[in-house]
Amino acid sequence: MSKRVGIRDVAAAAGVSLTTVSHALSGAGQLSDATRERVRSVAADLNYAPNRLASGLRSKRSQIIGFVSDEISTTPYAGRVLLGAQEAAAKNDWVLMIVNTSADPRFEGRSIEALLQHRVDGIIYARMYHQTVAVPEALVGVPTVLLDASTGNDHISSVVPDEEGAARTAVEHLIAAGHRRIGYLSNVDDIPATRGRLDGYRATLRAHGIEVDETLITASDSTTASARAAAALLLDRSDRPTALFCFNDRIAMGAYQAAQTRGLRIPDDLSIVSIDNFEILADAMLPGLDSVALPHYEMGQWAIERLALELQADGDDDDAPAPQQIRMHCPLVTRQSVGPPPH
Amino acid sequence: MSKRVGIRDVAAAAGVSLTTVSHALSGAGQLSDATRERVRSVAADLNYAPNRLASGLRSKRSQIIGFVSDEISTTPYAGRVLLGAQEAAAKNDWVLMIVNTSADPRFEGRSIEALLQHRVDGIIYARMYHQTVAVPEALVGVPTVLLDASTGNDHISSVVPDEEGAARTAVEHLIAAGHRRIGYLSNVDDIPATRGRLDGYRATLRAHGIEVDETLITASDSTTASARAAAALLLDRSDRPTALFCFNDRIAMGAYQAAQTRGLRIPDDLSIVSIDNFEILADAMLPGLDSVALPHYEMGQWAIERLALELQADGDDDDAPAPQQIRMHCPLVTRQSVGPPPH
DNA sequence: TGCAAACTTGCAAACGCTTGCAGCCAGACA
DNA sequence: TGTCTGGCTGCAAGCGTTTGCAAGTTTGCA
Repeated sequence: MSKRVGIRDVAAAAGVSLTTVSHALSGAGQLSDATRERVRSVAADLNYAPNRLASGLRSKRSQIIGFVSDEISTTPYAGRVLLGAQEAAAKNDWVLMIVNTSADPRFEGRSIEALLQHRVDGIIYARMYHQTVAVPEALVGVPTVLLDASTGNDHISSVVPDEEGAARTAVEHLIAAGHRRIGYLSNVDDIPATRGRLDGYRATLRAHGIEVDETLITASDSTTASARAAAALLLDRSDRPTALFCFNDRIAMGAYQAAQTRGLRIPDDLSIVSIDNFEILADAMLPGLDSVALPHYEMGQWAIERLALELQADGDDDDAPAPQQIRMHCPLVTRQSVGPPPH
Repeated sequence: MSKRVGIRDVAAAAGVSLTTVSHALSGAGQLSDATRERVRSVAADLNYAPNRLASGLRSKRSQIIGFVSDEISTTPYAGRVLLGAQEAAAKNDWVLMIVNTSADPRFEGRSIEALLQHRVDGIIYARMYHQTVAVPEALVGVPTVLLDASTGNDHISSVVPDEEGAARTAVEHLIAAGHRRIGYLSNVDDIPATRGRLDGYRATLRAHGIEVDETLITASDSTTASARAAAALLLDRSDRPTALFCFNDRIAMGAYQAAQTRGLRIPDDLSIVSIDNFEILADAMLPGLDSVALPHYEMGQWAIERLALELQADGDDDDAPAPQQIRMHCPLVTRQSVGPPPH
């Protein structure tokens, strides 16, 4: 491999100074269009690739965004977030440096330390299941946005799914199909999603003049076995619900199995809707599962764009934009698991 | 935030020169244990975090490994690979810089270019479904290892699952349970896995003295609908197989559905085994699916370790280790989908 | 024709670290 | 006592960019 071409080679070839090349390439300074064009084409010809270590060192902008997540390997959630983040990052000429902490504080500390040593320009601190978190101390002073996580306060930007809205969308989908007797298979973890979706479920029923029957609410952990048992409780009643709203797709899968065991056909005898739109599951189920999508891709994208905004203002210091906390809309994806109630 | 502490602050505080601090921290040079210890504790007290942009610039080792993948968002495969890679990387004090190419050559080119600008020390070029690839030209001269992908030649290290072995493991699992009439639901893509698993299926049957009945082999794409249809072909025969070996878990899901529709119980009437061990699916299915695991975590780990080996020798140049291509063993994970054949 | 204003371009000093090489100091040996 | 040797430590020169500032060149206008 021939020696790597540096900015001085470009300068020599174009017959200008280092400064001019730098200006031409970065768009800074005042250059005549002619010069700029010439330098650029020479650089392209020479296949010049700036050394970002050097430019980062000097300019104090590494063009690297750190992405720290607690979980990355059991679901495609992180992948979708990463995809959104990455594509948005590319637009800013940023690249992502990611670490998985496995929710281990010791490891998280070391990982963040590593990112900081690499002088990342900002950090996306992500959780894969909407959680309330405390931002690690090492992160104070570092531009950070929280993803699928929020703190109690409003000192830092964050994006989470609109849990209540998602539940509303799901339940209204059922109501629109004619259902009035709608059971809810909740989950048991103590996370914001649990309460948010439950609240959404109750509020939506009431908003449509349906009295909330608390005995129609049951909970399970996210294993199908547990969900099956929870669904059984509801389906074995003589006054069983005509539709089930499930906390997530895995629980919906348990509900499917419970229905199947009892010879109940979906959606003829029982309609089911859930939240997640875990595509590889929802598509594979028979019939396809109607599910409200958690907007992972969009959250990743938003987080980066938000970071871009805050970093941009960072130079001008004081007029930094106030942190923003947003709840993102969750759209419904319909397949074939919802139909009118049996009469 | 107080001004960032640099190596000179440490030097001043410890009463030694920059050189000594650098040596003490990196373990290079000849230092008395006393000095080394002292410097280290001072550095720790000051909370010194070396600037990797600077050290990378000078030493020409960025401590960053690039990870380029074609697919990252629809399955947890990439996540598992990343986890393995990341944990191995941390041991070498490396960090991962990740790009997703969406299999778009233009975008791939730009992404690799970005990694190169950041002066990554090496690259893991990953595909999420064992494929034959041509290594992008931009990568020549850059230490690279292929993951879940291979070229025709042996110029570059690579790791792929042992497809034939995986098929053998699956089929022998069925044979061990007593099955002799074993159908195969293959896939239709033209990738090494297709041929490898098919060869493994045939070879294993023969090795056990079972004649291969080509009419028991059928194929579908990886949608459950298509798999359902393919399974139906086999299950509707009067001499239907007592067991089904499926190309992957999604196809197995289709097979489950076809069985269900026909009132065939698993594993009593029909045994099913597949390859993937896509846990979130295999665990959720009823009954749990016996599946041969694709060793994603281990492949990620191996790729990094291999890169470490090749980079280490890179200084000594000529005695660089010869590239190594390995096929990784795939272990069987049993659940409840295989039993003895009905008599 | 002369001079300021407006453009262009280049100089040279960092950025924070690593590293080849030289210097220093003890103790050992003659 | 003088000269070596070998173990420790420090000097200073970069690594490849960016950027504050200054210098040089046009252009416009009186």
